[in-house]
Amino acid sequence: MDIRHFRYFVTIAETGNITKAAEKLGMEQPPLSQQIRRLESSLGVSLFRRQPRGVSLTEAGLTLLPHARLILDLRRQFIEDAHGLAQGKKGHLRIGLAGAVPLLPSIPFAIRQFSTIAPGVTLSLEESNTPALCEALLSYRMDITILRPPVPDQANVKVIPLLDEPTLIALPKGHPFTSLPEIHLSRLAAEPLIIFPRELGPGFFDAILAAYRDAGVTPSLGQQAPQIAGTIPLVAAGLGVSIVPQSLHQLHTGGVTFHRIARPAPHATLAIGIRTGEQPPLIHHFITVLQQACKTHLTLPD
Amino acid sequence: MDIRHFRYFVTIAETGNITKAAEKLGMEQPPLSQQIRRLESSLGVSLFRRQPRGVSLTEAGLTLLPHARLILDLRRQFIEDAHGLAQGKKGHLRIGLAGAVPLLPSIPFAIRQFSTIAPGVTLSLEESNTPALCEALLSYRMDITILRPPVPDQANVKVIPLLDEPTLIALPKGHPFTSLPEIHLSRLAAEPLIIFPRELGPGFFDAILAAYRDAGVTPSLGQQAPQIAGTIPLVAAGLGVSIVPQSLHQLHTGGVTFHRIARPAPHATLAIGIRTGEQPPLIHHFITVLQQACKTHLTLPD
DNA sequence: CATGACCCATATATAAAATGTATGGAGACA
DNA sequence: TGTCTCCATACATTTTATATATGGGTCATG
Repeated sequence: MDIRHFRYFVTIAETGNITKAAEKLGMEQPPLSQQIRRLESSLGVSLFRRQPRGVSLTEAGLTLLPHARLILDLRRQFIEDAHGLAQGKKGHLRIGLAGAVPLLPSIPFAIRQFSTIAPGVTLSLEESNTPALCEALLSYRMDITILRPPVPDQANVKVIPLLDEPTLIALPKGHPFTSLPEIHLSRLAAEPLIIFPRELGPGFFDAILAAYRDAGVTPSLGQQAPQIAGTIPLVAAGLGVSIVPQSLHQLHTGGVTFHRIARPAPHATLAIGIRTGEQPPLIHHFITVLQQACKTHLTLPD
Repeated sequence: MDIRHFRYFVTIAETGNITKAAEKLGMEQPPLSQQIRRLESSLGVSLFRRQPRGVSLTEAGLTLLPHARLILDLRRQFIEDAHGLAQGKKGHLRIGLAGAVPLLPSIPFAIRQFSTIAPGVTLSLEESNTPALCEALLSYRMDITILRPPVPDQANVKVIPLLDEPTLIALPKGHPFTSLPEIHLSRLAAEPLIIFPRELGPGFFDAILAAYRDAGVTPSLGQQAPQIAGTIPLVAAGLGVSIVPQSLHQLHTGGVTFHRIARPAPHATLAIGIRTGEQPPLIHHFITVLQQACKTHLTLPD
């Protein structure tokens, strides 16, 4: 009772003639007769009446025929689905985004574009911190991530640089520097720096501290924010200043002003993270769209 | 891409372990590995990730798994349906009934009983005349018939006697004999006999004429009725008398009275007609129910 | 009524494919 | 580091499907 038997059954039913069916199937008549006979005996029911001028369906055959057609159709669809999956036209992609990444316009743009190009692909998005993203990636709870390098497990996560985003200083409204469009970090030495826990994004964290160091000062660390975007309300509350990716200026939170940073300024580096040694077409496809979007749809400075 | 491959795929997915899946499938591990590998390459997509402690589904595998399960379920159902058909528990039966047969209580009783016993079987009923029934039977438009023997094509239609139904005389209301419970045919010699065309039921037709002959008279043939039950309105209209199967007394047509016939009296013989050399369980089953019903559920004389 | 055409069934031979056996290799765990 | 687990590979074997050759039965045709 194989797929083959279903095909034989349906073809014979359609031609009403074993000899012609065999020809249509690209085989000889005797094996086809034999297979159908075997099928009938295994089912315990006659599907065809052997008549002098051919064969005709029995009542049982007539009843079972649509069922057999259905199974053949489903099999065909299964194979087509598999090919679609193989080519990255169908499937599901679990995307992990590092903190504040959704605020960078290129990212939602790329995602919208991808779902237009590959309508058969469903996407799920999740925002988390870089180390958690890596872990989710390695335990196959995610398929692709946009994270802030470096990553803890260099060996198992392949990191593909995506873009370097400038950063801005966030000052509470009414701060003496509010009128300055560009500020040197050295002038912020006295201000408590609101920053996220280093574990949530060691790369960006270290980049900020390194810029301070290059500017010749050491920041005084103020209150810890629960995440990158979480620094803004704390700044607004007057608890200090913070350094954030440029895209956060979109958050029109009252009580905060954003200012360019004079060199040396940190960058918020974003990269694509995938499992090493694995790059299905679906993922490859998504990466291409992402890179293209970041190239053409550049974030303009304020 | 066989049914087998679907089963392999699903079993491995369920155990997460090729070795254990092979055991479950009653085969060795290497061929199973090989078959899955072959399946994957024919689909052009990886279904499993090979890991040190077993295998796990890829995204594509996860997507395709329910589809594979569905196909396996449908195949199982197909086989079960076939077995049901083989045992006469499922299917469809096209039943042909000779004229006025539905009026014989045993017949609807048997049909109701059968549909209770075999709920998986759908029935279709059609009323026609005996020669037409035989033709429909032989051209596979009917599966079983209840007809009035003899049949034209003795060779290809197997006739199984079912019952002999007594006949009644139908008189128009107000006829001089209305008060007699039993009438001898010789007394009807003068009355025009309303009868159906001989082609529609030669057996019953000849039985009626033979009874007249045995009674020593020759009937004068009156108007022809379009069918057996169709004689009644004509009798009611006063155009003559007629001889009908006993069951027709159920037709409480005003204007007609029914009377027993003194010997010699014709009988309305009914028989089951099926194709010779063919007796699927479904048909056999129905015949059994029919015979049982006719035996126990005898039509009582008026 | 005989002959040829058509179609399905059977028998045997051949080719293909799946399975079994034996073995190797890679990673996990102690 | 050694052992265990589990999958992959190589080769032998068996099963299975298919091809070839042939026979029987029915229908149409001369």
